[in-house]
Amino acid sequence: MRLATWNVNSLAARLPHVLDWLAQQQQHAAPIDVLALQELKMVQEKFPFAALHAAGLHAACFGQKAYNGVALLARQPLREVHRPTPCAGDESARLIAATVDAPGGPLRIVSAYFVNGQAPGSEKYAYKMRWLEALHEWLRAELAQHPRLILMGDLNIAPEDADSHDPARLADTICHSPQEKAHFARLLALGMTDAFRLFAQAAGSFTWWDYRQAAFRRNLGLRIDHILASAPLVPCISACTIDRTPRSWPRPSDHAPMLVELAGTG
DNA sequence: ATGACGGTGTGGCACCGA
Repeated sequence: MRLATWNVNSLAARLPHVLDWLAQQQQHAAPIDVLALQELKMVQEKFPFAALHAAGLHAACFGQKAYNGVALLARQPLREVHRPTPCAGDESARLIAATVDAPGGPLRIVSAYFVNGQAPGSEKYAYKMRWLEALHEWLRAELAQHPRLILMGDLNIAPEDADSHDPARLADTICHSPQEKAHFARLLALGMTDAFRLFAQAAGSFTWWDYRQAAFRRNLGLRIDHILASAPLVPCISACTIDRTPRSWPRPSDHAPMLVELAGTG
């Protein structure tokens, strides 16, 4: 079973890339069973259900005008779809959860778009801290109900030095600050595992590159998209990779998709 | 220090991302 996550930076702009990438995976590797999308930047009324259905995909969307927006695409039906907004007074579309059937039993999947936070000390950063706190409590409860859980998406945190192209210079900037890293660690302390770090990975493995300054060509990136798996699933994880190829296509998203493979009972 | 690129909105630019 193969799962993937991708911040598409507008699904209206990127639907051809999503369909092309899924077709390419199916042809040259194996089908993607579940794809989590972030930054749809569209309301549900504009979500391309028909095009996705024609590609053989079920879909569930939590849309919003202009910003945010998350979705789950799946070969099999999505059950128990929830659109949580755990941060009080904040209705932004950043989380969608659903259950899919898998060989070892039902799998709870969460597509997540964490708050960016702009810069430490800013009002948006304070909002990021509040939102992360609320997410932590929501995930604790979700795990209690769904022990076999994968949370994947754009978490906007580079948890370790190896996840940044310049960790020393950027140490106190957004995605790098100690408080953000502490929040990431608290998610792992709930019993989640960073699937990417289960395996040896090349230095300079990133999921996001700024559009400016030829950052992709120079590999000036960050690993801020993540796939976190609950403990019962960890023995099933057979691979976790980043596919940089769509980042090199014309008019790309600034993020690349990340994939995980579950083997055997997974 | 700033802005650079690319997306959205009801625009003539501003705001946002990370």
